[in-house]
Amino acid sequence: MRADARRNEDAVLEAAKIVFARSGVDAPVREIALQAGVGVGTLYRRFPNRAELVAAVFRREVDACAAAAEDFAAERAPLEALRGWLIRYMQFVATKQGLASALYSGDPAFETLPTYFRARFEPALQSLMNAAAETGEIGAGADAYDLLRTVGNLCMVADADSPCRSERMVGLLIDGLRYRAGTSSESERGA
Amino acid sequence: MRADARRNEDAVLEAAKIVFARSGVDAPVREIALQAGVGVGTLYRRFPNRAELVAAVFRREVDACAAAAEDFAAERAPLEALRGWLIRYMQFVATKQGLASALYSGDPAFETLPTYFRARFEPALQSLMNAAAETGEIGAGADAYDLLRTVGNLCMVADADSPCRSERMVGLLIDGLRYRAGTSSESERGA
Amino acid sequence: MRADARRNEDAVLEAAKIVFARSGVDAPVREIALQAGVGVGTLYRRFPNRAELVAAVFRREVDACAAAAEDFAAERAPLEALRGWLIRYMQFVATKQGLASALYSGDPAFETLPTYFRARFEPALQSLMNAAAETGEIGAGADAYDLLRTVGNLCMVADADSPCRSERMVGLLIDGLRYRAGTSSESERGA
Amino acid sequence: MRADARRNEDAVLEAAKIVFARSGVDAPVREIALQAGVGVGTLYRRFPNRAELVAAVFRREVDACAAAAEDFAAERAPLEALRGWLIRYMQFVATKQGLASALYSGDPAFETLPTYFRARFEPALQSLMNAAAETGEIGAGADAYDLLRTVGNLCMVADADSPCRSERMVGLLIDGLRYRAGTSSESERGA
DNA sequence: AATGAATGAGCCTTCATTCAT
DNA sequence: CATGAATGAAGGCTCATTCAT
Repeated sequence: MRADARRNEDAVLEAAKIVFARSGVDAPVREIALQAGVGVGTLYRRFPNRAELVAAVFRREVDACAAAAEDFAAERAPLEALRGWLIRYMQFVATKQGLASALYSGDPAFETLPTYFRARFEPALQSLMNAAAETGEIGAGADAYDLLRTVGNLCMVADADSPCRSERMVGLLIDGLRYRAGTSSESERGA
Repeated sequence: MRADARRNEDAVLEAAKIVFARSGVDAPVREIALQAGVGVGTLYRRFPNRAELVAAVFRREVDACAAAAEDFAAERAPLEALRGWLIRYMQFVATKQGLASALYSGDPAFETLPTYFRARFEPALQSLMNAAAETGEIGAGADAYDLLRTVGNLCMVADADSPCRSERMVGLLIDGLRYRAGTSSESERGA
Repeated sequence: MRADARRNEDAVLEAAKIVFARSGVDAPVREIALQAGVGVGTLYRRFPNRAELVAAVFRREVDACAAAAEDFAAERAPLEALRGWLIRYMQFVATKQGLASALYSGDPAFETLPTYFRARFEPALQSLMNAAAETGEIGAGADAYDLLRTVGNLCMVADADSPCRSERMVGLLIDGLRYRAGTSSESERGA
Repeated sequence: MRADARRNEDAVLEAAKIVFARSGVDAPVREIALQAGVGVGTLYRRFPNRAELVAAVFRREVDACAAAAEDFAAERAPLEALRGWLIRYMQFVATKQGLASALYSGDPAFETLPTYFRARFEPALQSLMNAAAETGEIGAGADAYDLLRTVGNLCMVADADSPCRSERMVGLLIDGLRYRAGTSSESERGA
């Protein structure tokens, strides 16, 4: 791929990220092309349909977020690294408003996204959790993917298809309340 | 209001609920009218713009969900009533995908919705929590509205404006993990 | 016709006149019904289509304007009566903006209107002109209908079909200019 | 601007002129696009709203009509050139039926039109009048703009705001009649 | 290869007209 | 008879997508 072509593709992805966040994933293609400083034809050349563009933006942001896990691990103590990254992850999820419905629309461009998501995020989070478990700060039993889904699904989509997950999420929250009934927590109250 | 008019209004609201859930709040008006078995004109007569319709559907579902709290309280033990209703509430929130952005779009039709939401849900949940706190099953300190927001915001909107809330939410989840480190929970594991 | 029916018909005609003046002859039927304080059904009962209503309003206003000629004749000197009524007539024509195109649309409801127009206005104006000609204030040769058309057509419609009439109208104006070249007019200058 | 774009713009303006004359300025956009042989999108691209299109057509016809003044001046004797152009001008005005109300609708697209109108027509007519005044065929005192308004306003709009103008217009007509009372005109009679 | 002009399908909305109440 | 609720055709407008330049 030629240098200018690569530059254009980058510009389009960056523009799409901004526009999707500003106007949603249904934003006019023109707006994205304008933001990227290219013609719509150029955009279509690289991303023949909206789903491909959406998927590409998604992957790019997944990469960025997953990469941040190592930074946190290097710069903070285990529990704080975990907490920090989860917040970073929530920010990632937060920008995905409206993507959830697209994701489950059955478009083939989105088919590989869940796998991609898991392949990147699960090891990143698991590694943070392992570090925290080794110091005894957290229990060892929890599953990284389950936590990703717990936080992520809460934000992205209500899993109408798996009510038992909802129950488990609520179970956790209620456990928090119950345990606080018998403990004087040193963590911040609220929620 | 004439009998047939009332019937049509009901049909439209029911249809809108279904269509919004199926195709999002941006679904074509025609689709809603078709689902309701009325002409588009009828729909426009009652709901001059989409926002009014969306708001009406929202209120209707809030009413239904809030009303369910009493049923749970009557039929279950306090903690189970609380758990049950929170799940019911999550289902309500679950269908609100895509509404969040609309809600904060500044449309005047949505202005009163947050107040309406709180006025209905807060007493309903508080009453369930009080009952559970009286039996000692949960701590007494937690705030009903905060819990509503915790669960609801997680699903409905990424609170860009209050990152501290996100942190508190994560704090709760991590507390859950931390406490489980020192306890042998009788509740279901996971999450 | 029952008294209330007559009252309704009057109300509709008066309302239509107001609304046509305010919003043009294409104004929504609803607006007229609202202004008249009746339901649209009532309006349709009396005037099955818009053209009939327009024609009825037209006739009513023709009647009112023609009747004014006698008042002017009774209250003013001949030339001033003529001048006064022509101005009144222009006001009548002035509210007919947009009617012209309707009038020549070929709708059967409008077919009799030109005849009606002439039958009412020509004698009225002729009588005023005769009175002024008898005092020698104006020449005797001019034709009342021609003058009606001159003023009226100028306002209402450009007679694409009779360019010679346009030429004659221009002829008059130019005559006015030419004659003023050789006369010192005591009338107001300008135009 | 690309060659095809310019060609399309021309086609649209020409089509709009025809359709406006045939069906009024409220004619369906589709009809204009069809007449022009372009898609509606093309039309909207150049003229984002109807007013802009109407204004553009208006300017185009003003230009054409003003340009005709020079032709008349070159090919005819002064008085005949004046007469000829006034008739041409009336034809211009004649096609403006229904534009008057639009013109005074307050739409910003029309704001500059009166100025444009005057800047083009006043010098054109003044020059014709000067030539005719120099040969003594017409008086020198009359104002070109006033004459434009007299002829134009008669056709285009009922000057509800300036009844004195109406009176002056009627004054001219009556003057014409009065003067004919004492003169044996060599011009065609009538009107 | 890049551009953006052209296209037209499709959605929103209004409103004339009908007809149940 | 009066009313105004319901209908749906029709027109405005946007924007995804194609393709000439």
